[in-house]
Amino acid sequence: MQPHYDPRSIEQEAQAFWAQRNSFRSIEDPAKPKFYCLSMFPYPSGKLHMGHVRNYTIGDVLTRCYRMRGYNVLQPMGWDAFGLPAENAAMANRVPPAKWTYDNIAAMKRQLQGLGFALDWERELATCRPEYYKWNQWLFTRLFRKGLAYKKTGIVNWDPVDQTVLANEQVIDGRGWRTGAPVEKREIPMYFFRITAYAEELLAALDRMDGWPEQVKLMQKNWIGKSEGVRIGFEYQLENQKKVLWVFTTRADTLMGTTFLAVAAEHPIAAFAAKKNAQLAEFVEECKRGAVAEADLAQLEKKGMPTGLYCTHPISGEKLPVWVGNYVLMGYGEGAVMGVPAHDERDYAFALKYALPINCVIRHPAGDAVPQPWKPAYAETGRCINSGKYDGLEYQAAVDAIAADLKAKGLGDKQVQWRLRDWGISRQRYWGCPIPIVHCASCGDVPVPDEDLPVRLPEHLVPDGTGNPLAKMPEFYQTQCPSCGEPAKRETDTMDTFVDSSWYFARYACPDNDRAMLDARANYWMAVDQYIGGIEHAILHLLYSRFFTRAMKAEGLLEVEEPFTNLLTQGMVLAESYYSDAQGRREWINPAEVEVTRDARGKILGGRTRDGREVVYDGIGTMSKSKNNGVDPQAMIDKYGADTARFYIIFASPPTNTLEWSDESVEGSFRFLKRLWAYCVRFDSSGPGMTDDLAKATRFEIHSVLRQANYDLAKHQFNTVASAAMKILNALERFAGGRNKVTEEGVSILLRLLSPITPHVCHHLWRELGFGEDLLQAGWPEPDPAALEQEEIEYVVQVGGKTRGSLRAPRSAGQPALESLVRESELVQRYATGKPIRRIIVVPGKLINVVV
RNA sequence: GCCGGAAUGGCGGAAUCGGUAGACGCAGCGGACUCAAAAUCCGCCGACCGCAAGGUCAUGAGAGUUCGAGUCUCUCUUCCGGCACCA
Repeated sequence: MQPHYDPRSIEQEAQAFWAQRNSFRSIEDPAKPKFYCLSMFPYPSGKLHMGHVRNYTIGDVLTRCYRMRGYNVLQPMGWDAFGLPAENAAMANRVPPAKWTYDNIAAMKRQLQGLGFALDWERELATCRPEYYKWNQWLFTRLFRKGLAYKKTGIVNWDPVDQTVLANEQVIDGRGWRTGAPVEKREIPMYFFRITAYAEELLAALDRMDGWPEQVKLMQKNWIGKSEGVRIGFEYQLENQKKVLWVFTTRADTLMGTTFLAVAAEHPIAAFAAKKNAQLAEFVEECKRGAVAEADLAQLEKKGMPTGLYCTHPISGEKLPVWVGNYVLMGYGEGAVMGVPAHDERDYAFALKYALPINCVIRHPAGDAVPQPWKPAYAETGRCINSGKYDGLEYQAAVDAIAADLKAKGLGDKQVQWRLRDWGISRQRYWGCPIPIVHCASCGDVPVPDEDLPVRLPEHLVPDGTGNPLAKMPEFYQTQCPSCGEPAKRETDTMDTFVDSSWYFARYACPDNDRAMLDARANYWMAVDQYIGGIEHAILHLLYSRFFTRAMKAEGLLEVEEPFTNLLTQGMVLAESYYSDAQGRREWINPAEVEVTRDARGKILGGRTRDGREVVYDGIGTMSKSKNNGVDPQAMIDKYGADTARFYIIFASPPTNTLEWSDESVEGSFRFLKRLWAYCVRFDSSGPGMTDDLAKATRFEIHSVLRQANYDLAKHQFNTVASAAMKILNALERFAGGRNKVTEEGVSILLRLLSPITPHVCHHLWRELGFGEDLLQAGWPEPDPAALEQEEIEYVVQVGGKTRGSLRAPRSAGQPALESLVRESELVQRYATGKPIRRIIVVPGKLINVVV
């Protein structure tokens, strides 16, 4: 046996062993219980980042545990290969996105292989390959024919200089990232998936998904946002015609407190009123400038302008002014709201600003008038006041009565409203899956027939930032109508990359099938038993995948309707970021280049670069290209090996926590593996024998730690499993007695327990010490109940709730025996002198509290 | 702004059902080995008071429930994630 731990050689050797045996190839086998373990596939950016290493190590730990427990495990890998970064790289380097992407895939695949993950590479897929995206297109045409995919207009960010649509990410402080021009909103035709058709189902199923974190289910529930309320009509006259302005509210009980109405800038009433009012037209235009991201809109200063139109209150008949308000969203409800300033915070701020009346109609403890400033209590429900016939009614009774009266007048009824909007999938970009539609002057939008799929994306183009190159390429868009044969124009928009990632998990079951999207193998492997990925995907990706799985089930492609039985959301990997301020432009400096200065408490003040420039500390955050704070895991792997990298990342923090990168602690992980190696080197040489008592104590300690480790493993707290391995090694070293029955059992437990985390070194030592041919076949270690038996138990003794010491008692001692033991004990004599004992609380096996 | 989460020594974290706060590591300090350094090994390591025995305080802040609170309840602060065209 080599005297020193040399990760490079043993890792290569172990990987060659697994490759030669095809250890990780998965074959459908109905006789064995299956376990489909999936980590979110990476975007091929070129290099693995720390988040990837974390994600795939967590998945690999689970995969290897289940494999050793006898499950038929599938752990595949692929590439989420379409997307914006490839186009950005193309512009920067004048390389086609395809070439850049394929090169990146090759580089990252080598990195993944070097980490020794138990992956079935025969099932590898890439979403940019026609064999894959053909089925995106095929399913799209199916959904299109069913009406689950349809066309309508949508609002996008428009860069007026580059004449191009921008992603939200490309809008910085309301300006285009390349041109700096103020961004405008623009309405264009787009395709949508009717995810709202599944809103009720997607919501209801959450209650049955026990394997998902409550946190994620709650986020999805709020995102879907079912609210039950009332749709209310306010009549108005327009060019001598009677019209109705509809609003939706969940607080119909406050209807009598309505003092104004507000509509979104995109509302038809706003457009109509703006025609005769230049000032209003200017305001409506102002609202339409700027970016589309909801976070930006929500933080705008509340502004409004009257339209000059008045509506009639459906109950009181009062005239109410109609305003345009920039805080009203066209995309939710009716694009119009009733303004009840006394009981809604935003309406209140608006009314205060524009001196609109505030009428209090709900009794609340804070008083019946609404003074400044706003208090959250004003928005609470309560008994109606100042509301005529509704006075005295509680919330539900008031809503019921008002809804009934409105219904009788034809001016409203109860309604369910969803926050969830249909999923717009059109992207005016090149590097994505072409939408399989042909626009024909006489036949309209015609889906491409199956025999003409896939619509291939040309792979040689280089975008220049001024719109989609496909739209400038007649060879691509000139075609014939599949229906009438006349010349027609092919759609040049591509699909949102979320479409690609909404079904890839099922395709891993049958990536080689060129005749069908999915086959029977998908029903064997689906659903994914354990899905692992970043918490940042908690809503969009996971919700879209749930929708797609239902849509695929409806097509008869799958038997399951939920794709992921258990979900583990890993925390983000964070790092510090620093910038130097040069003429108002921030230059981001990689933390590896910064010497940090700290205050006396160790808090970071700032730092300087190696060449002496002052840098500003910008706090801690996700590793990102834009802040240049990514730490390359390859440096750690090259220096210490894959096992150290894997051990560090598991040991540093529990999977669901954020992980703050620190390269200092990597050294400690490496030291542990060296210590393990050194112990095994001297393991075979004989030492002094063990007494029975020592053997018993050693076994008790090792099996207790193992029991705890298995418990932690079940709740996916892997960092303490790594600690457990360290504790076992500490115990073995402390009781160093050479190779005997007890230490042999200890080492066998240690290597098996540790092997999912550091598979290479464990594989090597397992064979070297003669435990067997292949550790993967060894089976999972379970604690021996006999080793855990104890005759005496140590009780913690508290007096008046304060810990004062401990007391040994036989395991069999009951409450009365323990009480008399503790009364006589020296501890109680000392701490309870003179005070009468009122009560003695005994927690069996643990603690005795003497209440005085 | 809205939705979700987090906060424990100098640092990462542990504490299973409300029952010894700080397991296991990192950093630091002291020592052994060495001509020396690295590596390795041994010891110490929350704060304050005390020669010591020991005591008091302490889990972001403030209140509450309890024999007993890091854990439960309420209020607040700070940080992180998402907000529909980043993936």
